[in-house]
Amino acid sequence: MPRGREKITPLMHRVLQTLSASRVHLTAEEILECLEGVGRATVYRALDRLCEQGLINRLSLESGTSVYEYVREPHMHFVCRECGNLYDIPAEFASSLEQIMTKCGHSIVKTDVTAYGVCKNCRMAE
Amino acid sequence: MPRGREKITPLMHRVLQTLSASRVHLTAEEILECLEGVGRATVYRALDRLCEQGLINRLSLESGTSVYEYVREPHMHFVCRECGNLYDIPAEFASSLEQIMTKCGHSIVKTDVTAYGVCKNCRMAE
DNA sequence: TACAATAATGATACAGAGTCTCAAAAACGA
DNA sequence: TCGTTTTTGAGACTCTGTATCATTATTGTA
Repeated sequence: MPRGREKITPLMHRVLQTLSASRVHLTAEEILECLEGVGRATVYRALDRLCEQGLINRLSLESGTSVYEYVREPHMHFVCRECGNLYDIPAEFASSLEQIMTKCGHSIVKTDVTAYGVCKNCRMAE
Repeated sequence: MPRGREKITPLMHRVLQTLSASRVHLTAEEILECLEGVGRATVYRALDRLCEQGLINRLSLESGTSVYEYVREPHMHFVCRECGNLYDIPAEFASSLEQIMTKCGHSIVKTDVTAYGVCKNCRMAE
């Protein structure tokens, strides 16, 4: 379990801070904007390494872009197709999911549960 | 529920056939290759419309690319980070997932459960 | 401290996936 | 049949993300 032992460079630290301070999920470009004067490649590198180390999560959305989040408790995601908002939903069965996959013989590193639809607010507004 | 009522153009039909005939998940570019002489934009358009109509599924992977599959029974996915293979895993709790999301007030159109790790074959091979 | 080796960074060119535009072709309807 | 609408294909374009490489910072060691 390679987790948290690896080195964290100054820039990785800044990225981590940006993400942990943000209440929302950020794209790589948004993080790039937050960190003025920092090279694009450097940000992408930092994001990759932080993902590897399990400190942040990359979420690949339907839209084709990825968003990043600071890792807190395990949870699921809901993406509203109307307003584009991304909601965190408390995880209730992360463990049973893992059991099922393990039963199939695979060993899981990460699970990603995302639902798409119309959120409460958008339904109200219609 | 806008499902299956909409028109299917000749090209959408060919894309649908390609996908239903394939045992594996195909990228847009792979489908493009299967259908020689067909324009790139046309294939992407057909894939979008088939997704909207719920006849096929788009899966947005960690790698940044999307793959498409013909819609059969609900199931989950497992992606091996070693060999890149994508496995279908029988769904066991699609309904309870939907219940949880609904409890949050959102209405779900599609759910996407994908796990990443190392598959059985790759673990054996090590 | 000084010096060499290693790692991190930034600029920029590049690649791949997907989108946009628009004119030509096909299908449709009266 | 003739005009309208839809579908299609070509190609330019955009947007994310990657690769390269020279510069700068960090680290270890004598």
